[in-house]
Amino acid sequence: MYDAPHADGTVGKAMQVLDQVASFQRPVRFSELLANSPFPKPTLYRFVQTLTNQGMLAFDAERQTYSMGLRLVRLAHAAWRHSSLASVARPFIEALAEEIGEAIHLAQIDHGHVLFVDKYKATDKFDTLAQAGKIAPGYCTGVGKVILAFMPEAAQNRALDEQSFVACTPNTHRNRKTLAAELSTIREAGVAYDREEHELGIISIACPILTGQQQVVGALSIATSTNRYCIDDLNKHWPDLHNTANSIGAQAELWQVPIWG
Amino acid sequence: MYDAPHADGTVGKAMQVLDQVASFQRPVRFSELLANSPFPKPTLYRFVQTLTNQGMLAFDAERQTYSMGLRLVRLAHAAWRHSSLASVARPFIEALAEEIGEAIHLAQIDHGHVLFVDKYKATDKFDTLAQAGKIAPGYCTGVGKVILAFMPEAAQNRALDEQSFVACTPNTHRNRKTLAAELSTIREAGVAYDREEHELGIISIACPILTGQQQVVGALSIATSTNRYCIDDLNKHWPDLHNTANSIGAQAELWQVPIWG
DNA sequence: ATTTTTGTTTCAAATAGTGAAACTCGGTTT
DNA sequence: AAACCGAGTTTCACTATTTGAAACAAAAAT
Repeated sequence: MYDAPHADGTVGKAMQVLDQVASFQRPVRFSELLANSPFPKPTLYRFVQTLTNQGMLAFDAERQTYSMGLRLVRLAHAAWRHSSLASVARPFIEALAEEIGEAIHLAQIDHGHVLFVDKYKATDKFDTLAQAGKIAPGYCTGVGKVILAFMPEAAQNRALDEQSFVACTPNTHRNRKTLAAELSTIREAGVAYDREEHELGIISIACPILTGQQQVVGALSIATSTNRYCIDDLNKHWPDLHNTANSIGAQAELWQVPIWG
Repeated sequence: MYDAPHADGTVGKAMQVLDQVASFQRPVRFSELLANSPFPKPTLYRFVQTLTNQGMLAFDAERQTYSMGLRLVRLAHAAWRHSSLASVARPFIEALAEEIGEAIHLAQIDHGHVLFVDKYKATDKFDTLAQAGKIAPGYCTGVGKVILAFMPEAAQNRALDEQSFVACTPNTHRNRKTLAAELSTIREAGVAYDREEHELGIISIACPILTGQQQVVGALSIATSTNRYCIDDLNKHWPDLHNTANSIGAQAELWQVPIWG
């Protein structure tokens, strides 16, 4: 259920607990954690204590619940600035958004997860943080699909193996076969579309961000609502999107490239 | 230098290493870490390895440097949504910003650190994440001073003991005495001002966010540029700011209150 | 070619983590 | 009131993990 690669030591286990708390998406009681935990009661107990001491978790004494601690926000601030594409990509995205006037998403890969790292929304004034750090389902978003499509085959297979197909909308891929078929189309075309596969009324067009050696480091997409535009309209922006993605890729290469996170 | 409360076990030490890497504010070599580390070489080495495996750090093979890992962004996303004031405060801030048209900052306390958790900037469209998670100096920002002023005395003393006074501008407090004096004024008045103490040309007015039992959970400020306004102009917004802070405090109480981190 | 610096591995000793069981504390049932 | 229950916490002998001096390998500097 939770990432359990090949647990390295005590620290690895503690991080597993962090992930587990995060996965609840809400404050959670000790017993709830225990119920889905591979660890015996006292062990889990001590982890949770330690993590709380450390500010990685926060304990609400009133309700006896744990949630993610603010120390993570402090640490992530640095992460976001120094090891995400966001900082290099920002000026490019800004320019693109200015020209197009639609929401732009920037996503990146982290240990097989597709991660939103930035979002520029022309209308909304402070949506950014709400979205950054969010995990994008790989199989039903523009950025997710395009990243999967351009992954090295081995990694792609691993990612697909772990994928469970939840039908977000009637258009969502429901099994590996149809998804795999689309992925190879995407790889050839160099573009992915989200045709209301994640959320009804929302469509997007996505391009990979590639290094010189054609490694995917992330993806860029333009998203819009079906009320305003259709896929063909988005297609008109493809050249701009593609150029921006290329520029970001080139720039990323010059700087630092934590490629395979 | 780095938080070393009463190191709990291996996990505590690992977190200390994370902090250390974060403190560099840039990708850092192993040897640089070693130079300022309390740990012997092989120990530090294994921590760094483990953390990298876990995605808490990212290793750039090219340059042989470590930086913060993206897994932190993923985890912080949850932290931000579920245990920061930001989510409850957002609608209030939005309303306030709409009315005033200046930048609004929201800060919170985490283990003695003053932490920006949200920022609404009327002009800029996506500055948010760049700021969230940033540490605000306690002694030279509006939010920092007001939080310090309203802390329980013991905690305040502890915080002041650890404070080193770097002069950001000619107006910055340069020692504990003058700061302490201002803090008690602030406590009585219920407002703090930043008179270009952090950055020349930037002033702000800040209010504490209090629970029913008068515990500080955070602070709210309106910041502006001296080109546009002076302190007296900001003062006209005090009632609005104060009301908003109160509403947020009340709302926070109803929800969850991770008061003392 | 030699020295120095930086990064990695080894291995026995020491420490810290483990978990079955036992205990405490509210609240609920008999 | 006494017995029961479930969630949370502590104990303690057992064991697995961590530790760091020292040795080693690789890369950079001399």
